[in-house]
Amino acid sequence: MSRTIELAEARLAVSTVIFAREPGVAHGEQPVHAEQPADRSLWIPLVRRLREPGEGRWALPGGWLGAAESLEGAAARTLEETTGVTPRYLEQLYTFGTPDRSPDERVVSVVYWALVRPEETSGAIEDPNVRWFDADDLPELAFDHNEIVAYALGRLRTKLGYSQIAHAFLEDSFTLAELREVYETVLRRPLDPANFRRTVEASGALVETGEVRTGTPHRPPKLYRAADPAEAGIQGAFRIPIAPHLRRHP
Amino acid sequence: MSRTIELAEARLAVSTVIFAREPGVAHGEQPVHAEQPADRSLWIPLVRRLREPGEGRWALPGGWLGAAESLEGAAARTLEETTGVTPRYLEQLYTFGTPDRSPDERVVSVVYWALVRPEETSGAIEDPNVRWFDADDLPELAFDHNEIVAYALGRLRTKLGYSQIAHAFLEDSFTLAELREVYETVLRRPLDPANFRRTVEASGALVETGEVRTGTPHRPPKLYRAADPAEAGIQGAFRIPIAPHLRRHP
DNA sequence: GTACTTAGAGTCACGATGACACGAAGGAGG
DNA sequence: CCTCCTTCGTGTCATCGTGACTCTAAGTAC
Repeated sequence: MSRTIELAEARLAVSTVIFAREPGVAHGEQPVHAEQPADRSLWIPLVRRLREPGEGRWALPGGWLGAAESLEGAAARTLEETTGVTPRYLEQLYTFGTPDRSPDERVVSVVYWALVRPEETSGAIEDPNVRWFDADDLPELAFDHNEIVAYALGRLRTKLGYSQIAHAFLEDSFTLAELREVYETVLRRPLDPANFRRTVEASGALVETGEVRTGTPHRPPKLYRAADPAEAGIQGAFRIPIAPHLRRHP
Repeated sequence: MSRTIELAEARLAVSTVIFAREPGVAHGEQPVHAEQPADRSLWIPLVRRLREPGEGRWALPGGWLGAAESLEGAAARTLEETTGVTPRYLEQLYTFGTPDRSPDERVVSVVYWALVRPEETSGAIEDPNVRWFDADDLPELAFDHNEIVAYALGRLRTKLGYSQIAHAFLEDSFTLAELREVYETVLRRPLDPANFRRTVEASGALVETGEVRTGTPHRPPKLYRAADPAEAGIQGAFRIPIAPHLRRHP
């Protein structure tokens, strides 16, 4: 029962997969409405590795765990240091610890995933070694980071369907069309505006601000904000199926 | 951007929350059918700590990560060494790394959760320092292990609703009543046998073995086995709501 | 045989949701 | 000012999933 096991001398790293919607074409304070919403895709920032192993390759932002900080604190810190963005949503994703995932020494990586608003990305660090990529069209990354991003993408798409994290992509107040566009971008399928409205309104997850967005060339849409989670309560759950047509009969 | 951070000298531990259904009253090779199915509850094995910190307290089975093994391998090994059971299902749960969760040194714990069949628990280690507890009625455990078990319980209940993990509690072939009893035990609510049958059969997640279970005092039920996941495909998904009455209107 | 229990099929009502129609409310251009 | 265009927002209809319930089938116990 008690063989002698040589203990692992592992270093603890923390990395984060950061998601944002691709910012609109022209960048202004007011959203540009001429754009094609469904064409915007998911973006993630990557940093170029300046040292071996994997020098020159793109990798997830991250760093080593500090002595006095929590795992989540380390994720928030390294994320801010390398990319300059502050996440509105940060959650642990998975811990990767296969013995051979880094060539020289053993590294166990606790990976987080984060959602940021596209506006924040404009204030991000301008650096040739930091670049935003389309999450569905990545180059070959360092280590096992391609697998990690794929896993994070699946989690994002799944969780969007049964939680309120879509708000983390948006400003405090937003229109239903903007919220729907977030779902369309992440789920990569169009949603019926009328049915989307009905589902979301029935959930009680949103409250009207009483204001409308002006300056549009058409009928001014009402603005909403996320309801207080306590206020939304049990009712705050609604489901936007990821791919309903896959459930059809064969 | 680059403050100097003192790196953490953390030890990497792996622990596992093991779930099984409480075995039937009389222990025989053939299941005893006189029992009250809904009365059976979820059991988890805990080990008594023989050293400080937390000496004397009950804790999750676990140990240190070995140099050559994967995280999942370490979970399976330490689980087998301490409790003697071999899991049919093993999945990473969460990584806990708050700086103060262990008093003396910093410990980061990668926690897994496992499902085992009750039959396997009878071949488990007989040891006064290993005891099975009702998952909903635990004593005060060492470290933050109470929180960890609570988190694992939530994950089990959620995941049971949209996946096929219930099979991991059962033999290779089983009746629909046995499968339903697993759901009833985990979700802690009775399910309508007719509706349960309809939902599960429509999902294509099960196939009939062509045999029936004999020796019951009543009509012999058909035996089923889990469909090949590839065979079940997309159709293999069905939902058993955790608590449908919570979704009712206020 | 009769009584009893569980297995398994069938029926009904209601709510959720996809598809779609249509009026409402603004700006653009004449 | 008037017409046309676009999106916003409301409403309707059909279908499907699901909870509640009924009824027959098939065995054992007495």
